[in-house]
Amino acid sequence: MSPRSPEQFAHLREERRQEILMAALRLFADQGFEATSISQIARETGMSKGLLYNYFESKQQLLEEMVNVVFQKIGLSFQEILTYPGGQGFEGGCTLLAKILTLNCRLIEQDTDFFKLYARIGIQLYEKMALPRRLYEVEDGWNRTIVHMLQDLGQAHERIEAALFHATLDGVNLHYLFHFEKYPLQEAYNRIWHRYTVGQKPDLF
Amino acid sequence: MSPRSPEQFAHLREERRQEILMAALRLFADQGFEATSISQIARETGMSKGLLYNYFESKQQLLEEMVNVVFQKIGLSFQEILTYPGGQGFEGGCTLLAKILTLNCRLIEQDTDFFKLYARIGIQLYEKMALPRRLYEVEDGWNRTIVHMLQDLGQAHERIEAALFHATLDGVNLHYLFHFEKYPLQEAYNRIWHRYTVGQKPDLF
Amino acid sequence: MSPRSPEQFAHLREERRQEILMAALRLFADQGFEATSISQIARETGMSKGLLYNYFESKQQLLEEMVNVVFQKIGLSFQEILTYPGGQGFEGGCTLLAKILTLNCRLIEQDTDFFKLYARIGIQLYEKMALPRRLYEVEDGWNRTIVHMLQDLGQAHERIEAALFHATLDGVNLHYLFHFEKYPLQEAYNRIWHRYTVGQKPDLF
Amino acid sequence: MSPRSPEQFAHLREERRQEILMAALRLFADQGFEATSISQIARETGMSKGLLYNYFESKQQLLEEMVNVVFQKIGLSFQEILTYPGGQGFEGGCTLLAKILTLNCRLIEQDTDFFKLYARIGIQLYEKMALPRRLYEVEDGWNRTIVHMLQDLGQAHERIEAALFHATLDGVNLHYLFHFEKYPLQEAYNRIWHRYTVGQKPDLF
DNA sequence: GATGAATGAGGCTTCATTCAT
DNA sequence: AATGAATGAAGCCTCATTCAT
Repeated sequence: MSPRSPEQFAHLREERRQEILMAALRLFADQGFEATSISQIARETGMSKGLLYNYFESKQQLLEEMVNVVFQKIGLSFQEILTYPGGQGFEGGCTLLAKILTLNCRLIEQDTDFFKLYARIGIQLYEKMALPRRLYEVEDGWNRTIVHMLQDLGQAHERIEAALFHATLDGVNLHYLFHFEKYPLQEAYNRIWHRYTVGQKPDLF
Repeated sequence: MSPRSPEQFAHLREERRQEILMAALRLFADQGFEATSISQIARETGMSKGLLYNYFESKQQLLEEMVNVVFQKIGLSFQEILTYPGGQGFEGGCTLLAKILTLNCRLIEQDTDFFKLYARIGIQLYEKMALPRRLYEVEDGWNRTIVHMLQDLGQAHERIEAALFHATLDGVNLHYLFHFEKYPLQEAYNRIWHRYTVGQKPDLF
Repeated sequence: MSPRSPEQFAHLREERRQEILMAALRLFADQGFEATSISQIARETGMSKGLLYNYFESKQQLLEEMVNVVFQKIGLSFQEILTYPGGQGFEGGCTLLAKILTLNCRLIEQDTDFFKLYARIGIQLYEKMALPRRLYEVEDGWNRTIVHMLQDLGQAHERIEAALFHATLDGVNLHYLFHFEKYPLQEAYNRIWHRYTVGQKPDLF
Repeated sequence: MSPRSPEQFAHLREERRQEILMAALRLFADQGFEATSISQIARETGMSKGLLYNYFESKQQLLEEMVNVVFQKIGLSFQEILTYPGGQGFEGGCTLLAKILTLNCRLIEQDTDFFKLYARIGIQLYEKMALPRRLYEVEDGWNRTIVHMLQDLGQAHERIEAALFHATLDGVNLHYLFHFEKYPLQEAYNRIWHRYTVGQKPDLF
């Protein structure tokens, strides 16, 4: 009887938004943006099609907000890593490497959909969005960090080795996304760990 | 005016099919399957929409045949590699590794579109098609081959190292597709080469 | 806190209705009925969409009531004019003519939106409503009055001249709505005034 | 069996376009742009909705092309009138006046829908289109021409009288569009004719 | 074989209206 | 009384596919 308070409305709104975002994320990650219809998202969330437009201006906008979330989530998670200053010696390099591997492992196992979407974006999908730039920035951040890390770990040819390290990481992630439980994700990460710590450290997992 | 022989007709037909397939490949690779319209393909090939249906039953079928071509091309190119029997000693391993790297490099530079589409497929795009099985087979073939190669090269932990090698290869390819001319593809391959030949061999490129 | 009396409530209600009507009038006049959304009206009035339906059954009904208001306003304003009995001699004709021109001028300058909507209705817009009849009645009233006036002013061919006078009036109004401040409205009215008073009277404006 | 020649196709296309334009003109003129749906136009022409988009890019575009046609048609018809140089003496003025009235009469009787749409445009509808400018130009042309004509006819106050003349013309047209067969269009034009020729000429109609 | 007009299903989006609170 | 979330019909538009020629 008494109308809802603005706070209640805001709360409801935010919940709904998340609900939609999560459903859309799952669908976009699995089928891709163009292959996912608004009807499908509506069905998935149990809402009417029209209601979606109460929360997002358009399908495109929904994608962009979702990508924002993806980038923010990934950016936040890796912030410490992406701002690694370098010059921390072998131990510092090891610490960073451990962080990279464990975090990566945890995130990709927990937020598989996020990574699937991230991978799709990386494969040049959705160029229309102003995204690739941000993607480039993130990728640059990774490169810088990895170069510093490899220097600290005493690796030679650190620029090209960084490219390989980065490629290996992405490749492992991609294969995991593809093979899923059958993929020896942790073993792979352990192997990388051993490779760069020259076997001086115990397993990570 | 001069009536064409049945062979000439068949030949013309086959040429047209290839033309269509190549145009579709380029478009699918760049924009994806759903974002590419039949009209676009028709425009690209200079034919009418109707004529396309003279060569392919449907858009879906066109995709499937194209994927067939992609797999066949990749299968043919890598046939020798994918049937590597193992047991060829260090020199044999080196030879195989060199083949893998040079072939990969040549193909991805020449047939970028093939690889783009392959990558899209790999990211679980078109699951509706009965493809993933063949993809799995190819991937399995790679794994077997790489395991053998690493054994011949005297590497320990060959199973998991094979996964890493494979991931690195795919990761490098992916990054190349993303960064293109700015990516130090040959340097990366050379580095891999050195890593496994323990520096006993000259550069590949 | 102090409970409002029923009269106060009724008063408030009526005020709200007017507020809505005025907002809708402005929007309908500027954009037309179909191009104006309920949401826009709600936004304009600062109320919620739901509340509008507390005051008007439907968008269509809102339009109809508004048209009623327009007709009522115009009817009231021109009542004296539209009931001119005729037979008042030259001076009576002049008095009426002066009234017509000054009133018209004042109204169109003050209530531009009313006239815009009136013009839209005149152009056969909203035929679905049972309006045109009333429009016809008003127009007939004008014709009768003008015929009487022209007779009193000593004009021959008063029937067809009435049509021309009426047309000129509407044409001037229309052009004013189109050109706005750039239109010499008062000059035009003065000219008409001179035309029918044979220059025996001073300017109106 | 033998495919249609490009000329046949072009011919068919042009016919269809005209068919659509005419149907849309009728509907837009009667109901307005926003109140007319693509479905209605399709029904009216007996085509499928989709086919309309083979001929016009969008509903908006259809309107614009139609308005182009309207302007071109009206522009062509009145070209001689709108370029009247002035300085032709009383007889020249009379000739022009006769042309204006007879042409106007013929066009509005034959192409009522054109004029209805023109009227709607004049009432500030469709401001989104880049049209109003062209409308202004046409209106300016009229004003110049009428001023010249009134000078040649020996009228004083030609600037403001031109405004009145123009208003009368538009007003008469509007009333005709509204009352149709019941409106004494030719009588009205005759009256105007007499007014400016000081009764020295016989009736026009 | 070849063309492009034609169809119709389905996609995205808007909006008048209803409803739970 | 008041809010704005929710619905569903309808509007615009696209596109794979068919068809007459």
